[in-house]
Amino acid sequence: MNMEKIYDSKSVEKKWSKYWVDNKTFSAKIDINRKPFTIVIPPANVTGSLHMGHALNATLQDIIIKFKKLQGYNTLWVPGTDHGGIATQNVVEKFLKKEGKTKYDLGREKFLKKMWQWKNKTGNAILEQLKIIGCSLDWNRVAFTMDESRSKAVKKAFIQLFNKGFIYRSKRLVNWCPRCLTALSDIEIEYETEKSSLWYIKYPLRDSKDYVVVATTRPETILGDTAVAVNPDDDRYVSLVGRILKLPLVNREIKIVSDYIVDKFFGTGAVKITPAHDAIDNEIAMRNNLEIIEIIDTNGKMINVSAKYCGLSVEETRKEIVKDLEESGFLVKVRDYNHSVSRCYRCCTKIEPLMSEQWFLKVEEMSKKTIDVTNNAKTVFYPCSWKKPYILWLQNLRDWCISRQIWWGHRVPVYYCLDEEGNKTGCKPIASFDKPDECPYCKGKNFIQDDDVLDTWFSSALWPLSVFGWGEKENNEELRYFYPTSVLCTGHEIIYLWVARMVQFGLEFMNDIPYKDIFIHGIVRDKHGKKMSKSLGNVVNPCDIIEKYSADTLRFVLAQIATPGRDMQVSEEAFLSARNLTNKVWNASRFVLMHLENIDKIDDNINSVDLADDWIISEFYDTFAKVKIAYDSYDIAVVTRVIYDFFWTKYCDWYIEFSKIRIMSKNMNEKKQVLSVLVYILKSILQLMYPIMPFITSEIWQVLNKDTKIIAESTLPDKKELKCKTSVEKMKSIQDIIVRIRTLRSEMNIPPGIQIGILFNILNDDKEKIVKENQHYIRKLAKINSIQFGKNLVRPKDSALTVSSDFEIFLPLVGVIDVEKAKARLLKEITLAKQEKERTSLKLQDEEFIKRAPKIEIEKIKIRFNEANLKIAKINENLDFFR
RNA sequence: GGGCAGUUAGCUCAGGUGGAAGAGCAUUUCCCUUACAAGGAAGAGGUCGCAGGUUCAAAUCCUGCACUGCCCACCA
Repeated sequence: MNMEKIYDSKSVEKKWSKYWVDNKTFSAKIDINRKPFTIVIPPANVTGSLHMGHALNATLQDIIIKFKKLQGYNTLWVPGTDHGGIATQNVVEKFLKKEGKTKYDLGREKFLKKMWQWKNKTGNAILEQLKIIGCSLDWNRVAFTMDESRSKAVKKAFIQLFNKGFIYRSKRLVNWCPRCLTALSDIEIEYETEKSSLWYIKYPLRDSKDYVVVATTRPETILGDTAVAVNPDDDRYVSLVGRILKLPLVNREIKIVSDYIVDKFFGTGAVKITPAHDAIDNEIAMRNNLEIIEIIDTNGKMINVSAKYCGLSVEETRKEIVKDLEESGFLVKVRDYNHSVSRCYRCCTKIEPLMSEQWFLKVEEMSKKTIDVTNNAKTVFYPCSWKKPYILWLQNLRDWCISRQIWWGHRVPVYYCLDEEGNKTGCKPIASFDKPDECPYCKGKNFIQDDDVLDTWFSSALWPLSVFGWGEKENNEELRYFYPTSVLCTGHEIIYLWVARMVQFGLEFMNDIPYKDIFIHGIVRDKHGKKMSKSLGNVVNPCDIIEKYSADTLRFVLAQIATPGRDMQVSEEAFLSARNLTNKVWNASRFVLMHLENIDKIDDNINSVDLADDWIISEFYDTFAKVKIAYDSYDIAVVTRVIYDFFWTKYCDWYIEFSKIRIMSKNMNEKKQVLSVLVYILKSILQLMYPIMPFITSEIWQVLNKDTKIIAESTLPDKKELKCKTSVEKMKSIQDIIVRIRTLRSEMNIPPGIQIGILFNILNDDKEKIVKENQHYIRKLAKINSIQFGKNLVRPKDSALTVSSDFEIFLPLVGVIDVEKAKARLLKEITLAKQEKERTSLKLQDEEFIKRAPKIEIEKIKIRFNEANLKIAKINENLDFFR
């Protein structure tokens, strides 16, 4: 058999990732006899290359998919990428800038051509990287949010919503990025605390010498003020409501209005109202029928203001205004103030709220349905703590601004009828797949398409439908079979941007949820808990890890830390430890294979006759059960830990060691017997590990099963009926004895090379048989060359000893024994035993405890008390020898 | 302002339906024993953030508080 001494992850991983792709191992077809298990990948932006977040996200989905496949499901994991709207356009614009050009120099058509070139060149890098980490995606189904099929889905969805009246055009206050030159939705902005000032400004009354002082963080917007608002319950101002103010510097006459939204206790309790450039002011303006004056244009420059300020930037204007206010005596005071400013989530430029005509999507009805399916547990969050904020968000959701003033994206499929001079006729616009032939209203034949493109999240929201060809194929069997998908796996940063909207669209277009389970994982952080970012220089690149260690190592570490919903830290040490595991797996397998070499055939049907076999099989099924439960709640961290623990501490540290003894046996049946269990458990471990570490397990599996199926197409074992669970208890006794002797040897400084004899007093007759039957294990693992069993053996002179409630072991060491050491350890043991006796006897004297505690607990304490007592007596007896 | 997490060994984190504190890494001692020194054996190391409460019994449940992080908000 061909297992090199050192595992060569590089060549093995290369081989298998190619094999899976070439053989289409993970291609899925409709199979009505099998249950589907489907995941659609969160499509990565074409701008990106794989970072730790992607690696984690992909690894977790892959683990789930692979496990379900082993369980016999017809699994499908759909790959794909997202065109990434603004983010991607920004990247290409940056390249243009280096050439000294702007997109306007090229024009829309040429610019889009450039975008496509760029996408075609770099867009698939991330998919290739997913192949490297071993993802079992169906590569026949790679989808892109702007490919033909997905574009049809977007058009169909838009037209349907448009004709239903859910999509409408309106001029309102929107979040505007003056750098990207586009509107953004409410969740595409991020807040950042900024050190700024609060300016207190006098607004004089028109008809008296009095004035009102307002506090503001944006003095420059004074130019667009159309009112001052106060709280109707504010005694200071109640008499002023309705009075007229003269706006400083501008001299426009504005009213004092009242509105409950105004906080009496903030600033002066009077707030200046700039309806065109502030969301709250805009609301107040709506309620009070105020004039809206736009003073900032889409470039962030002043308009509709006096020549002095016209054309200045917002920052410049602020300086000028403050200076002018101060000079003319309107500025009362300035104080330092921290407040949060909104920034574009794509370029970090400060958002400028302004009035703009945009396309909006009504969300009320869809949100209501989405809340319902969440409350009815048709969709379930893992962890469930996301349910509450999710519902809260849906309840307060405002209509979604879906249009963007960029070029890269799905162009709004709305057409306007044109007259002969090329002007819009004013006929109702038409939503349509292609340019309409004829206007149904005026019979005109000239049309122009809307200039805007859709928010990139609009096409993302259709992803679970569009990947199956919704909108393209009629009578879609694939969609019927694979939809709804089984689970959505993503980070919490896009729950609102993406997850909620997919559910809304799924319910809208399919009348069914897109997935039942929503598995939210944490964010990968560095070892200090900081978010990874290029600017901090703390980015751990998954490709570097793969290069340095292996893909299996990377996967294992990510799996190990993936507690649902919690952020996690990665560090170099974690990779070392995972690398050690792969090494251990390799070597344990080599051990098994080595001994299989001269064996013609082993029985596939294991039948255990030995305690060690019973024990390891029992432990395996216990582990297997725990693994299945952990998968049910997507707790991959637990899955990983449980498997690791079983493999290392049970299989390697104990079972393989036990096996060695029987393998050495001359008896071929005995040899075959133990090998059959060794192989059976090893294969099962490989299967459990395969979803986490697919490469090394595939390689070993193939060596073990030359002529049979690859591990990816294997099936997990059914539960074996175990003879009894008592093997675990019995084994504990044997292990306890071995550990005790080892401890004694270690503390007495007896080198492992020296074989010793022991005297073994059995104190508990129930244990006699089991200990005697398994003494070969004790001999071998504790390096004992002779055991003398007895009931009342007397401790030989110069011997160390260890005592439990079941037995007493003497370790005679003539000439070698360090009497003081032996005595010291007895004193230590007796101290512990006395503490135990003290603790338990106090409990047993406690009347309330005896009265109220469950019987089983009282029994446990009694046993512990008796054991402690016995131990103390035995140690005392032996301590006498040292006196 | 509201909400949600977290606070356990030097570090990273498990555990937690209440009934004798766990792992990995680091550390100490011994061992290159024919799967593995990327290993094995044995040890040391914690009043489970603070203060109350419930209970026979609290790391675990409840209430406050502190600190850390995240999310949401109508922070003028």
